Amino acid sequence: MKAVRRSALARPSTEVAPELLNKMLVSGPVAGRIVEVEAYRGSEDAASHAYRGPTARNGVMFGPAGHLYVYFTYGMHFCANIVTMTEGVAEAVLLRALAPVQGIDLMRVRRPAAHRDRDLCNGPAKLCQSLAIHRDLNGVDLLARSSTVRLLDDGTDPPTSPVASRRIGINVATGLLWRFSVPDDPNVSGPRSLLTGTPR
DNA sequence: CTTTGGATCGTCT
DNA sequence: GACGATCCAAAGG
Repeated sequence: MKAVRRSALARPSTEVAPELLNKMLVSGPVAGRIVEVEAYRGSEDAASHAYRGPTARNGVMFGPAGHLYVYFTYGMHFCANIVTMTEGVAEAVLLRALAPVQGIDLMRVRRPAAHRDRDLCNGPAKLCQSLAIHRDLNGVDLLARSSTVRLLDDGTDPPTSPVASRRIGINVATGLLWRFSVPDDPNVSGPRSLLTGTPR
């Protein structure tokens, strides 16, 4: 497993996002391969948490690349982002789905509602449950060897032609094709119909 | 397969 | 005081 260079992440999230596909996300004994992401940008993206400037919640997005931005939503769920760009510029890539690779038994214990393996990490809050990512991990450096959650490269290249589609779960700035996924991967979240074409 | 409504509370207006 | 970068079970095709 190679390390991911911070310089590779210190670029616009729309460029970094598709390159994160097929990278490994490791959390202690549990690991998965990234198969679906969404890019969010600060000032120019009305759907971004950072659109209206820094707050107590989104502070990590304004920090250096390679750190984990964890937020709490809907009164019960956590979602995780990888911060991109340089310090002071708030951009991030939301992790939407993983292919379970390691520690699947533990994932199943953490997510009793998952009936099939593909239900373990096929959503932003689901993967946080399976990997035990919660509030306390907000701000963790994914590139530090000492971190419990890490981003690694096992040598698998990103897909040559990633699927680009509309972002899910937002009510503004729809229409941008800033959701990227691995073609035909069964762990990608949401209905298949949202991947084909650009309906609405 | 798709659609619908309820759960539940931190965050920002 | 309103609303989520969501999930799940249930119900309908």
